[in-house]
Amino acid sequence: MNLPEAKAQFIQTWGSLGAQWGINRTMAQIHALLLIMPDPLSADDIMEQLNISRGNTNMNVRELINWGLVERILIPGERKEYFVAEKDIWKVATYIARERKKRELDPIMKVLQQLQQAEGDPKDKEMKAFKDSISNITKFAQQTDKTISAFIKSEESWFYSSLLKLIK
Amino acid sequence: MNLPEAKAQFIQTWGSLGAQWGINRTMAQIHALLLIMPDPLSADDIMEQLNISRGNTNMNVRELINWGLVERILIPGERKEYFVAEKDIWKVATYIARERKKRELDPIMKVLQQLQQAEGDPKDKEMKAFKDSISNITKFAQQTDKTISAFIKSEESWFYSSLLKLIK
DNA sequence: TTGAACTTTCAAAAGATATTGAAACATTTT
DNA sequence: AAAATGTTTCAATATCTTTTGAAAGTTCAA
Repeated sequence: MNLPEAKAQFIQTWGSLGAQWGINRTMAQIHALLLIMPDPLSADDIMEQLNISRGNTNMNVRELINWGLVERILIPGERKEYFVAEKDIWKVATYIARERKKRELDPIMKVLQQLQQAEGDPKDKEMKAFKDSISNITKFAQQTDKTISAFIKSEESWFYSSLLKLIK
Repeated sequence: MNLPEAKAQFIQTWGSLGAQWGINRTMAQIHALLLIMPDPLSADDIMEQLNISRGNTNMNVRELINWGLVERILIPGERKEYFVAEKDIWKVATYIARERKKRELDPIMKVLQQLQQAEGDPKDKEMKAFKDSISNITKFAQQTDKTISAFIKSEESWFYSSLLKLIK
């Protein structure tokens, strides 16, 4: 396998991985491309390499910037904007964790708080089962929240050893 | 909020959470419904409670069974099949982790192995950057793989581990 | 073996999501 | 201030995913 083939395969693999995670395929592909390129790319470079439209490129690059995964770079003497990706994969993982926690875990925890207030006959079997489920899920969510928060704050890879300890 | 309202909201929240994770909304909703119901439900019960078609119900219940999250129950003297969900949320999490690892992490690790073999001029800047990226991502993936494997193998209920922390 | 009860399949339809590309907008150079 | 260069927006379009429901398949009691 030569470099262009390998690049193409990496981009497409990263893309379908993203898709399975509710991240738009193109966004993941642009990220993959920027991850493996040593120098900043312009919007035109990205369009050309991935065969996608200008609008699509613009939209997804902006989203990558929102996530903190990509940075806008201005090269002195050039009109164009260039883009680079954060290359430290550890940081990449913490940024993604931060965004997903914000978008997913935090809202679900809010809902769980509300659901615990549900009123009804405490002798009712369904009611008991419901309260029980919600309370168990809430406890699990809180623990997950703590673990992810620790991960997000972590600057080093001590995380793995401490997570292993938590589980064991 | 009364019980039916709370149930409905839990089901819809769990459903959109699933959707964000590449799990079909209906599959997640059926799972939510079975999670909070103390007794087994039949396909007709599920159809009625979620207002979905028979085909949809069948397809997604089958998938939940594949994931190990739901079990088929036969009640003596009844022709119908009934379904129950695994209620221990820790087990649920490990089952989901197992499936996702199998479907996502394992394949990406295979690809990464291949990409490390990519041939090209080792003096080429792009080549160097590519090899570097792939090698970093591979290391990260291997660490993640170990962590998830430990999690999957852990039989311990979260309840005890959080209890331990309270005591310490 | 038949028919009733139940389950599964799958092609068509609906629904959700992503992409394009041309027009509007913004900025810099001449 | 006009032209050139570059960026953003968004309605229309294309694509991908899910759902439906009727028909086919299966199982089992009589």
